[in-house]
Amino acid sequence: MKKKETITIYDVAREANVSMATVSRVVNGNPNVKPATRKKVLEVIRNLGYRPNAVARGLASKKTTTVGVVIPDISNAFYAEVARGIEDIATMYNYNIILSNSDLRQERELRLIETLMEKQVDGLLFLGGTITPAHQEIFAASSVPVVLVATEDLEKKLPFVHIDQKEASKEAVMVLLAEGHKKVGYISNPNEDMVQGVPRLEGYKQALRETGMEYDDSIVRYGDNGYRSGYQAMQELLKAEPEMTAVACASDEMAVGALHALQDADKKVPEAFSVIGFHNIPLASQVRPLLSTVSYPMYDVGAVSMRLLTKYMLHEEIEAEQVWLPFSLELRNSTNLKQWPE
Amino acid sequence: MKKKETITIYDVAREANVSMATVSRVVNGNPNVKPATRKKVLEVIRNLGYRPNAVARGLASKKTTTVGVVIPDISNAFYAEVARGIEDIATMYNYNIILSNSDLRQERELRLIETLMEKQVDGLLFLGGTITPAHQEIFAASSVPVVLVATEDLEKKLPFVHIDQKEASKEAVMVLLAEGHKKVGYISNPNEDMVQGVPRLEGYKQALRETGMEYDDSIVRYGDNGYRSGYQAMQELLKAEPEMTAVACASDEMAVGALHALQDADKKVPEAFSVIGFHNIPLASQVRPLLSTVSYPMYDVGAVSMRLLTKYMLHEEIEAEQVWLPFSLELRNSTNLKQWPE
DNA sequence: CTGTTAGCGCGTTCAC
DNA sequence: GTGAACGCGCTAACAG
Repeated sequence: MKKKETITIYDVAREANVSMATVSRVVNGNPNVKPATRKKVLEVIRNLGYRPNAVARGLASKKTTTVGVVIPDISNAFYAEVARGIEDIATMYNYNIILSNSDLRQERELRLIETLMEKQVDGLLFLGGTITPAHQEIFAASSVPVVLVATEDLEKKLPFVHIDQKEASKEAVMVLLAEGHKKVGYISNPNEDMVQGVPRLEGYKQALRETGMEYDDSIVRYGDNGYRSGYQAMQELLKAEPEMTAVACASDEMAVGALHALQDADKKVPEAFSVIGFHNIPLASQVRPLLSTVSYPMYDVGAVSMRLLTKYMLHEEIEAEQVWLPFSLELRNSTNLKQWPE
Repeated sequence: MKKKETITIYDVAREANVSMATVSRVVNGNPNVKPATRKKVLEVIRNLGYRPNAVARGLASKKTTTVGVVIPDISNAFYAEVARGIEDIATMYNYNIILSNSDLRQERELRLIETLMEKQVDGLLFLGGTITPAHQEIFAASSVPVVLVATEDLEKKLPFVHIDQKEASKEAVMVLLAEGHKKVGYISNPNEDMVQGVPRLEGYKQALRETGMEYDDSIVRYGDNGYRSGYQAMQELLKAEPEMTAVACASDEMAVGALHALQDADKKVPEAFSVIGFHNIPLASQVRPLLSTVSYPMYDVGAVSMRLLTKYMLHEEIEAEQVWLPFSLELRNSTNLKQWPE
């Protein structure tokens, strides 16, 4: 690779017979420049192939137009879609994104946040994990705005964008109950997951309660959100309760795994067994039968989070520091009910 | 958010009764510091909660430990997995990643590259698109190393990491041919796609040729790599050639779309019809029947690219500027052949 | 409308 | 081992 000598704002100034300040002005679109000199400067810039150094600019202005994004796993369909929403809005507001995977490991999360702060990001988007006191502390010590994406802190102190998971989960289970199933199993997220797992399981319990049914933990299993775990959980559930005729799952991958376990056990879906998932990732509409699921506005959660962050960074007025986005039910072919009964 | 007054290297120096130079040395692990003063400095750093400013450091050292990644679409399963490989290795070498989506639009690609250069990334990873003369030019003018990921420039001038797609495609089609199918359709990538589409289609043609069969473009369709387009293409193919009994697809999504079109047309897969895909994304093993496909080492392509880039950035010795990674055939249940016949 | 002048926070010689 | 001083490239008052 060649070793281009870097040409600076000073070179442009000299060549154009103006001061650095003037060059800086035209580069930054400051209107206080006579059209003639602006034209001249622009020309020199083109000729010299001048390209402003964002690092120097960042040091001088204390703004990097870069935001940090801590994400559990970019290769996960759910997070990838959220990330897309983030990036699109970031681009719209002229920000770039530093993306890093945490795998939900707290120690990594904290280190990443630290690194991003050192890089002087103008703001931070934190996706996924549980917010511990350690997180609180580092966020509080931070001089830049932070928005939680698809998660919340339990005390609801920090800004966040999310859906009401308990309610969403409850409605999904309600669909199954409305179909008249008497034994409805549940395949949960990992049980140490306070943010996703607990509220969704709670929604399941509440649906049962409201329908006058008993919660029975012998027909609940905990998966790791992946396909395989859904498959296995379903096999166990079938063994544990042969009378079962429906299952709600806390992720679409697990739901599809369950679907296949049922097919392998010669249970027809949805004729003999109903299945409902959570998230509505593309997979849900790429299997047969098409999976009924809770439609989680993944892209929007990302987009709205990023937009909220820009408001903080640009000191715009904030109407709501914490936003609950609506979700909906996508009733397809793994359930019988096709419309929500009001 | 609070307005923490930034504490700098100077503050640490004053507080520890040493010079800035010394603080800089301990922060950067320079051995030329007496253990006692090192200890002292470290202590002050902790007390003050000093956090080095990477922007200032970048300006002074002309290194940002950040690399730019231009990617077509992070919400696409294939690219997301490649990105994960990139990020993991980047982390390992202490680099951060600025990620931006190009949607394969050339104008956006060029602008992104420009922006990343301005941000003084230490290196650039370019995924996906076709390398035009405009790309060549901007890369050539760049002062930082560039590695092409999962693509190549036609003149093979730039470093890249990829697989031999023509060969991979040929082998996939060979599987179908070896099963004895006489009419093997093909669902291609968009036909303007020089990097993916053309070589894979070429592989299809070559397989036919080597088997003494005629290429017939009436049984070839062009999709957009998505599920829907695969579904539609398959329907058209069935209409165009009712005798068809097998189809090769240039992406797994399209293959699964085809699979479902076949099921909807009452064609049993693999008994009456064989289907093979390309990439081996998770979806391929989350549908029934399990999809046979070309296993593309997505994660590895990302990881190896990033590793290669670090070699350039760190001025390590480069054994190969262009690396072809091996691929393999993942023969599952959408084809009958379970082993490659040698 | 334009130029001068300070820094921004840190790495890096070069002396001591 | 340690410190003083310069400079990285640019923005931001402030003057004029």
